[in-house]
This record gives sequence, C-alpha cells and structure tokens, in this order.
Amino acid sequence: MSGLPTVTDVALAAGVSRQTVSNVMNSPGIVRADTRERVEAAIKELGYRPHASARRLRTRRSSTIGIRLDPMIDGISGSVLDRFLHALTEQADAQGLRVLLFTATSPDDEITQFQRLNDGADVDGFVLTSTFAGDPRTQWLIANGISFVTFGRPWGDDDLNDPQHLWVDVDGWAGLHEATRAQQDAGARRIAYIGWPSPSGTGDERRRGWYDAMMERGDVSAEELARLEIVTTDGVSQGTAAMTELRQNAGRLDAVLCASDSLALGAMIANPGRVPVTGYDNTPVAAAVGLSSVDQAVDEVAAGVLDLLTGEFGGRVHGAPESDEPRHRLITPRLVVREFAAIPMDVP
Amino acid sequence: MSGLPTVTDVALAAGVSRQTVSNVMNSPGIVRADTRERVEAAIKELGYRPHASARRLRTRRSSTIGIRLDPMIDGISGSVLDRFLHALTEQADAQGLRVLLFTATSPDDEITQFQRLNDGADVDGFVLTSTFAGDPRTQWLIANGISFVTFGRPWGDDDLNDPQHLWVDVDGWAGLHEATRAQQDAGARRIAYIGWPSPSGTGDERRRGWYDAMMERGDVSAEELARLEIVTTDGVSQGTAAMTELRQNAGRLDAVLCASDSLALGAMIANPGRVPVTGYDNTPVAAAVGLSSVDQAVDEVAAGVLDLLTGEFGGRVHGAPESDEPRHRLITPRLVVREFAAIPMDVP
DNA sequence: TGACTTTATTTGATCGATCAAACTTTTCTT
DNA sequence: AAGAAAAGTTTGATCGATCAAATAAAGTCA
Repeated sequence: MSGLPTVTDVALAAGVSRQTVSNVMNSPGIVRADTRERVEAAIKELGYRPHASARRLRTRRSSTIGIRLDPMIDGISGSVLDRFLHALTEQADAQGLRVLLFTATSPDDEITQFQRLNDGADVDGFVLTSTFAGDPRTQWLIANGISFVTFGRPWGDDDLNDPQHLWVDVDGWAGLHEATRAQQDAGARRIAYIGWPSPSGTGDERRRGWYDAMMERGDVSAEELARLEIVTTDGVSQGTAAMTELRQNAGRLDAVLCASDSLALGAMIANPGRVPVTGYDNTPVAAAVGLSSVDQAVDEVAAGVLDLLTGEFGGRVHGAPESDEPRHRLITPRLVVREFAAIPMDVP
Repeated sequence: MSGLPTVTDVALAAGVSRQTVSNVMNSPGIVRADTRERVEAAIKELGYRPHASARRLRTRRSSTIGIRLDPMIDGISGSVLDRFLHALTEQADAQGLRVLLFTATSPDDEITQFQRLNDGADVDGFVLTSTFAGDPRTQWLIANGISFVTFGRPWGDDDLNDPQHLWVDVDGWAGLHEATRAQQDAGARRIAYIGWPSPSGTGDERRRGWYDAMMERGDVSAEELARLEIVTTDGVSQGTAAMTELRQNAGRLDAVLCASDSLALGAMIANPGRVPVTGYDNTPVAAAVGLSSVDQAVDEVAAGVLDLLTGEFGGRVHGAPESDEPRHRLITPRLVVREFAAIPMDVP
C-alpha cells in the first residue's frame, strides 16, 4: 500500500472482503452490526476515503450538479443569482452534492457544455437560471433525458405543466401584491408602479400583483391607474427619469413600487418629497441605503431546486412519472420593510 | 455498443487500437498524420467524448480546481469575490479546467473539505481567498503537497517569499497612491482617509498608499495628517459617522478616500459640501451611484491565479522548484473616475 | 435433526481510460 | 543492402470502486 488506502486495504485490516466494506458505506443496513463496527474502525484507523472518480466510473453518477455562471450584467440585480448560488452550494454540500461551474457564450454553446459535462459523467444534472420563452436548452435536455431543474418557470404556452420540466420560481405576483397591500395598510391610496416593458415573464407577473391589489381596493379608477404606471428598461438612471416623469404627470403620489432595486434606487434619487419607494430583489444596495424591497428567498428556492433534483423525480427526469407529487415549487417572497433612512437625495 | 461510444468503439471504427485513439487525444505528436486523421474522423463520426471519471481514475488528475464560496457577508464588498469567481470560471473554462465549489463553516472544516476533495481525485488544486495571518489552511496544504494559489498575499512574517506559497494580490498601496495623486492633481490639498483599524493586512497597505502620497507632496504636516485620518470598522453607517466626525474635527476637506465602497457610500450620505469621495473595489453600488473607486481588476487576478496554478509550478506545488520564475503576481489596480453625479444626499 | 428459508459475506467481472512494455514498421548508417 | 536506431502501433495490466451472482452462515419449521 504505497498511496492512499483503498477498499482492499480496509478489507484486509478489518478481516472482511472488499464488498463488505463497500456495503458498510453504501448499504449499512445489510451488514451485521458487529461486522460494520469492525469495518468502521478500520476505515477510521487507516483514514480511508473513497475515491470519487472510481466510484463514478462504476456507478455512472457523480453526485455533482452543474450550473452555468451567468456573465455579470449591471451588477445590482445580478447579485440575486450570486446569492442563489451561495445558497445552492451550501445546501448541496449538506447533502453530499457538489456544484460544478461553467460558462457559456450563448444558449447553443451552453448546450454543447451540457453534452460535454454529461457525457463525461461530470455531472448528474443541471440547474438552469434565466429561462426564457422558447428556451432551446430545456427542450434539448428533455430530448436527451438529462435531469435538470430551472430557477424560473417555463414561459412557453403549454410548458408550465410539462411533467418533464421541473421548476422552482418566486411568485412575483404575490410579492408585489403584498408590497402594495403594505402601502395601502399604511394609508397610501395613489401607489405608482415603475415596471418593465411587456412581454416580460417576470415583469408582467410583478405588474399584475400591483394592478390586482389596486383594483381590489378600488381607491383609484382604472384610468387613473394607467397614469400611475410607467414602463421603462431596467437601470438606475431610467428609474430617476421615470420618477421625474411621475412627479410631473401622475398627480399626488403616496408610494412608488418598482420592478427592481435598480429602478428603485434611481427613483429615490429624484424623490424630494420622500415618497416611500419599494424595490425588488432585496439586493445589498437596498440594504445599504435603507430601501424596502421584496426578497426572493433564495434559500427556499435552492432547497426546492435540490428537492426536485434529488427527489422522486430528480435522480432521472424520467423516473416515476406516474406519481402525482408536484413537479414544481412556487415560493412566496418576503417583503422586507426598511425605514426610509438616509435618503432622499436631491437632483443637483 | 449500447451506451455512449468508448475508446474501443472508436478504435474499431478507425481500424486502430485503443491506445492509438488515446494517443490522438493526449499526445497527437507521436501519431502519424494519416492515422491521426482517420481516428479524428471516427471520433467525430461516433460523437465520442472521453469519460472524465475514467480518465481521472487512471491519471489521478481531474482538471478541476476547487474554490470555497465564502458566506455572504455585508453584500456590498462581497461582490468582489463574486466577480473574481466569474472571471476565474470564465478563464478556467477557456483552458479546459473546471471549477468546483464547496462551502465550509470554519478554516478547520475547510481543511477537511480539502482532504475530501483531494483524496477523491475531485480536484487538482485549490484557489484560496481571504487569507489571513497564520492561516492554517496554507500550512496544511503545503504540508500535504497539494497545489494551491491564494488570492491575497500571505500576511505572516516570513511567508511572503515562501517558494511553496504561490499567490496573486492586488497592490492596495498603488491603488490608494494613485487615487490620492489624482485628487492632488485636481488641486486638492487636504485629503482625508477613512480606513480600518490596524492590524489589517489589506487595510494597512491601502492606508500607506494614501499616507505616502500625502507625505511625498508635503502639502500637509504630519500632525495635520493625523487629524485627517479616521479609523473605523467597515459598513455604510460607520462611513456616515466617520464623515460627520471629519467635518467637525478635521477642518477644511478637499477630498475623502475610503478603504471600501461601503464606507464611501456612507461618507457620501453625510456630505452636503459635495467633497469628492473615492471608494475601493469598484462595486456595482459605486457604479450605480456614480462614485469613483479603485478597481481590483479581477480579470487579471484570475489570469494570474490560473497561470501560477497550471504553469511551471502549478501542476504540482513541488514541481520544478529550481526555476526562478516568480511565484507570485502583484496586480496594479485601476482608478475608475466617475462624475459626482446624483449625489450628495442630505442627512434628514 | 434434516431440509428449507432468509440473511450475511465473498468472489469474479466490469466501468473507460491510460500506463508500461512489447512489438512492428520505417528511417538512418555505413 | 544488412544492421542499428528511431518512430509508430499494439497488447496486457491497472487505477478503485461497485454490480451480479455464488457461497456461507444463521434462522425456521416440521
């Protein structure tokens, strides 16, 4: 025994066979108690650690999940995915799963990577983020029978209930509905919304949350509501511009809700009246400047992803399709309320 | 051939032996050109992909590097490590290396993970972040002959030139020196510095950059300089407090430099005089609010790390110790100057 | 007790690739 | 052109674990 100890070494030391050692590690139940203890002692004694690659070669599974690390975009909202990655890694670790990162320049390139990692038995499955309508990646994975779970629901028409597409998502509707309610309960009537142009899966959901809550209360007529809504692309300066426009055209404002923290930060900058502003994503920026925000609860998302991936359907996408356990999780976000602290700022 | 094609399948198809196929992939030089083409055609034809785990079992190397994903701290500065991770993954991918994530609850736990991943042939080496004085991790890795590179120089007394400790770091001194110079060139004389308590490896470096630049110019006496310096722990509100204190006790302020973007953001909040504030890390927050900041150039850091890891010394830490190629890289950061945009804000 | 299960353990084969050494072909010497 | 050296290719063994099937031990029942 020159290098690290192997099963054979342990078997020899414990006076049993290789297979028994293997059984102690993988199916302890079928080994008699006293034998098991002897083997466990030998394992400890020799400091034995199973050779992961050898095991993978034989079992054809790697206990590793692959996830693509998206390129950094603006940075503010990008941190949500980073936080998700943290949560995922932490929880995967706790289950003995490893997380392998990779990058890709396009969806097609990403598919190439899927193939490479899957064929090499590098990973057992994938976690996808940033899904979009007509996403070729999910189609390819399904066609090739590779396990995966998406963070983000499928936005295609009839994909939502595709039994082969497991997904976890955050209920943006509920998030904005709650945020709107919170402002209403605090006495606000005229609550504006700065959102993204349609069609945008997530954006439309969030907008609807605000819209429904407003309509339910009925404080504002439908026509007035239209004046309280502004559509713009994401970004801090866009938020500032939108807020300026609202102040000029929307009449009195009791509160402003935004589709993202970037927009919210921008809105705060042009907010001398100190109207309460609420963002979305609860990014570090929101925490730093004391901005209320809707928190996506990445921990719960990560838990859901792993649950689906390793659960009844997870080992293999095609496993046990007859069961009727739900194939997705819709997480309700949490509203984080912060004092309207060191803000507002003045436009120079 | 039921499953995926193997070397044997390719060999059969190309009319050569397994080993020749293997040679085509690993040492193309020793295979005759026409044979090689035939094999390559067969590989393409069959869509053959080598089985990563099998290869690892045999070669005892994995082409994978492990990196611990630090727990999220405050979030603002934490994004530097996330950006580094992005850069590392991207560049590792380009070199055919994979990045495996893991988490740990303490340095000792991290060492346990090192052992597990190393023994299982899961990784060839590690990238460490957030090193500190007397770090047990580097000692353990050196003692066990495991390859690693740290992002962050060793802070122990005589470790800096330890030939077994490869490291890459950003020259904080140069960063603050340049930032100070930039303000001086713009006409500023009385430049304050908000930093961290000593001893702090990185913090002390940065402070010294400011201090040296101030002394070189000689606009301010040493006693006055002491009044222009404030020491505090990191955080947005600490930055606000420090700025308030400076305004009360330090006399006229022409500019303020901070050890972090968190402090800088805080400083800006208590900055009605619109004194130029410069942060450190060039985080998304700095970009969003239009704050000048020192950029750590994570791309260069990542390149340096990979270079050291895969280079002459990288394959094995103990490899070729007789060469005199430098065993570390000191990256010069870049000052990112931004207009003092939508800020300042007023304290309510 | 002896035949018959059930439970526990062992043996031989295998996963897919590469290493090391043997072997064959080509190229170089003189 | 014969013999030596170099280049190219093939064969058998091996990495460390698990699977599948065979064997041994323990427990059950008439």
